[in-house]
Amino acid sequence: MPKNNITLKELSSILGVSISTISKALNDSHEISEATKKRIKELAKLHNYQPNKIALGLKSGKTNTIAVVIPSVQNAFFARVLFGIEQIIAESNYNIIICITNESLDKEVENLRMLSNGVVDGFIIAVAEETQTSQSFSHFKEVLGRGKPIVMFDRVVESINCDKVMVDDFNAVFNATNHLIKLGKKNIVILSTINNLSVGKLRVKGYLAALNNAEGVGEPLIIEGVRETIDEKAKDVIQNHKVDAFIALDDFSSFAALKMAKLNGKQIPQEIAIIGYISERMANNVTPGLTTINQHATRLGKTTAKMMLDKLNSKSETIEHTVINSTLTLRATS
Amino acid sequence: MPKNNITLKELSSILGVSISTISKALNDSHEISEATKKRIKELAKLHNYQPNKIALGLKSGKTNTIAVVIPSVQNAFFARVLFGIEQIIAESNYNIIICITNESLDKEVENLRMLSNGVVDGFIIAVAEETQTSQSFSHFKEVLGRGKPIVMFDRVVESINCDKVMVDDFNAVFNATNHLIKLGKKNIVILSTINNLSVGKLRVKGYLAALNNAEGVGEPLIIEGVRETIDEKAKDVIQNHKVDAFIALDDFSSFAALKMAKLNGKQIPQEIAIIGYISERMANNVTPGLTTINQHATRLGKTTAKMMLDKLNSKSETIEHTVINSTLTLRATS
DNA sequence: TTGAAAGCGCTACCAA
DNA sequence: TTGGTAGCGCTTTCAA
Repeated sequence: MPKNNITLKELSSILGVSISTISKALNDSHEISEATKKRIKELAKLHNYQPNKIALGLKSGKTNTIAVVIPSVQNAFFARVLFGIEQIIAESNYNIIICITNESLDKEVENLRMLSNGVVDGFIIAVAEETQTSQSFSHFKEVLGRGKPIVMFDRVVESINCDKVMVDDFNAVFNATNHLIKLGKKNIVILSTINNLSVGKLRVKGYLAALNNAEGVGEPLIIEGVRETIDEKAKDVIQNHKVDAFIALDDFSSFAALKMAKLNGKQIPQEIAIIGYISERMANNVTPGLTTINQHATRLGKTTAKMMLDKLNSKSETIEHTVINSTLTLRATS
Repeated sequence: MPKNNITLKELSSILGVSISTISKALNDSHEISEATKKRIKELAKLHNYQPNKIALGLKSGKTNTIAVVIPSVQNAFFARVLFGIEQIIAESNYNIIICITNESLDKEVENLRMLSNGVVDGFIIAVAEETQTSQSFSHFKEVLGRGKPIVMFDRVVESINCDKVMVDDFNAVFNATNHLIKLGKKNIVILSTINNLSVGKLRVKGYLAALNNAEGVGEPLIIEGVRETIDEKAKDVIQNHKVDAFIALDDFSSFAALKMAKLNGKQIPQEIAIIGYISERMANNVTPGLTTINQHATRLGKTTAKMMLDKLNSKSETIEHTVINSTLTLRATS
């Protein structure tokens, strides 16, 4: 096993032929005789030759690598989107680099800067929370200015002119709310730790619209919290307010609603119904099984990845926007 | 906003100075006068100059990028290890590329081949299930042969001579089993979907050793299944065997044990105690709270990343092996 | 059928 | 203080 990467140059000096001959032979050029090709390929194989990707990248100006920039990978939603992206990209001749921003604007900016100059051919992005709250978007424009395509998914920025794959957050919660109203629920409470995010705001709008359309239901009530406080807030609302249903907008809230309803001895769904946002797998593993709004994360990932590949291959200048419809999966809590 | 990446060459032609002057000025060389530096830096900033990483990589032979190759990101354990790795690497001047093998040997081989020639400086790896079952390890040797360091974590290959960060799987389950025995449990059953993996086998060994040392306990019973069947198998063992405790070796098994014990009306932990492997967060969100074997995934990730940085910086030839001790976190199920 | 040379963007050595 | 040039590993004309 040779210690270091062998290069065309070294191969050429071993065989006493020129570098270009080696290169052509390994690329199966018709210019080279079969005999020479054979000799060269055998030697290359013997020395375990692998072309240097970096040199290829420099030469061609493209690296066949796509960056996937996501806020977190501990979040099951993003993990599943990633799974979908990965499946599509794996079938192509592209690779992916995954960057985790941990919801930090600085890290997002740094990652884009780091990768936009030569390292990747395009970006798939779900923007960080801090980016959305601070409304700081110039790094996206810069990347676009460098000629690198961006496809945003889920957490998108309206003012940036790029391909987008979105979730129909408004409709999803609008429908979920109506579902609860049809079940006779009057006091439906929203539980959320994602009110900073555009998707969180859209979901709340869907809820408000549904209540607005309905007759004889109680006032809207929106409980916001953070990961650490949402359990306590859920408990508080159960104990001190009239509530006969929860719509939980994220997984922390979903667990909080379920846990606190149980701990406070409420019959689910008779006394309190719950609809939440957690993965299908988790929904099946909690008791009682949780009715969920299914975002079809894997499909979303696949769609996003395909859009990126189309962009990269065709260089089409048209901007596409796609919406993936969420669906309600009924289980024991509603 | 310039459409394309501006290069030193273009900068130099705009300013009418040589490329080397530009390069030196931007790198703050003392050879260049302050005045020229200022002019050059201003122009660079105006044009949003970013050095081309690929060219730098070609030149220097290193890319300041580390590949993290893991079987899955839907698995909470790996997601949390990744989180730890990411935290350490983010503080360094390195970047990470994350590759997901989906437990496939082919993808693992392909990823290493893809990246080992010029793209990354080193590899952090948890080997795929298929790699362990097929005992096919030549791709690791090849990478090592190319002079790229490897740090393996959790899923390690004994015969490969590289840095390793391991979990004390044997002791963890040995201790968990003893804990149950002390509680008076006699018929402790193992539930596992990871019997193919080295870590799964080690855990079983720990269980067997503990039972061997104990007096007056029942015969060992090891129930193996896959994700789809483990619920059914758990149910079966509860209904048809004497069992007063489960040790579940993975998260699917943990959920199965908990769910089936509840569905079959068993008092937890009086009739059936359960110790499982799921994330601390999940353990707190299921009811009753699940006693877990905590692998300290984030710490494990940090340790692994530090080891890699040490390797990369010092080029020390010594091989290090570290073990991260698992601990039992007692909750309501034991 | 083979080889020499230029060039991708950058740094570093050596001259001027 | 500046500039010319070689070279990282590769592909691709253009000559031989």
